[in-house]
Amino acid sequence: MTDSDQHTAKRGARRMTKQRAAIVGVLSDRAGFASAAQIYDELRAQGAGVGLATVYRTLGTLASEGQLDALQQPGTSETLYRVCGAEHHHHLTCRQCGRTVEVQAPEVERLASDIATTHHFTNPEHTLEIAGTCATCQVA
Amino acid sequence: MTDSDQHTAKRGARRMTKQRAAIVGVLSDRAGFASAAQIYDELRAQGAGVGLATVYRTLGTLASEGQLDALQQPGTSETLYRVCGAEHHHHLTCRQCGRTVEVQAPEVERLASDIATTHHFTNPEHTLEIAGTCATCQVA
DNA sequence: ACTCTTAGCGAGAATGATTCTCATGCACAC
DNA sequence: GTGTGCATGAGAATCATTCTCGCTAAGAGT
Repeated sequence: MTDSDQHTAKRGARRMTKQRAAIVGVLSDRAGFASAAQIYDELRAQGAGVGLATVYRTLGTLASEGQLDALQQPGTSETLYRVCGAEHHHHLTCRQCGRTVEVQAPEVERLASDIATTHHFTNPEHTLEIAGTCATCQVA
Repeated sequence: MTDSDQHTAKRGARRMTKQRAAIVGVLSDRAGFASAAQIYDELRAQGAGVGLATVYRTLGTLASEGQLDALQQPGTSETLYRVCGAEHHHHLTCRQCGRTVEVQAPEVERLASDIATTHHFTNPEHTLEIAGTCATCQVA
């Protein structure tokens, strides 16, 4: 389910609608994470008539396609989304202001894999989230 | 179970009610994780008249006291709880059957700390979740 | 360009988990 | 035994997210 033949319209092909473009646009503009509700509000503010259901639907689709990064801030009940390269990475988030930094940690990849193997688990996937207080918030 | 000396009642102390004991009991019995709803059902089945609100309240309290371990299985919307030593650890979970193994990974501790420091974040905390397919489920 | 098929949309209802309200109850100190 | 106040419980309230279903429009085929 990849790449090369995007034009060769196959059965379940994705259509590029203005709504989808608008959602991606909003996400691209704001560098940080945004919740479905925030995106929805933003779109309304822009005058784009996009339904909430569509926002959720699209966000879900894009996330499963790997074009978005979805994460749940612990303590919150809502899911946050952010545009990101499809590359695997982890997050370092500030507890106070929510600022997020994407970090690569090759060691973790290997480690997670080793742990899985040790316990006879195959096809491992992992998530690492780090929270702390960023430099700016330490001063304040 | 590990009941130490709770008799030293300090101010604002937690009271040991039969409800709380029942909830901890249910959690201790089942080795794995349980959702609030499952615990609630279990308690009803045992004839204990415990309210759902109480289950949530107690679970939340215990989790923040570090007596329980709370985690959200990705893909699910409910939070799962499990008794655990207050020691920091990570989870390796089977995607099929949900079986969970607690793992220690000292390297991750250091790594997470390093990453935080590099980005000038202080007081770091982290979570590592690994998912895979366990030996049993690979056969099936 | 015109048409046809169907993925995608929108509004609101539905769902599911968790939290809140508040009158009553019970654990614990004295 | 008695008093005080945290804990409880039933149900309502909230919140995020998903579903329903008739309608719209993207893109392939002609």
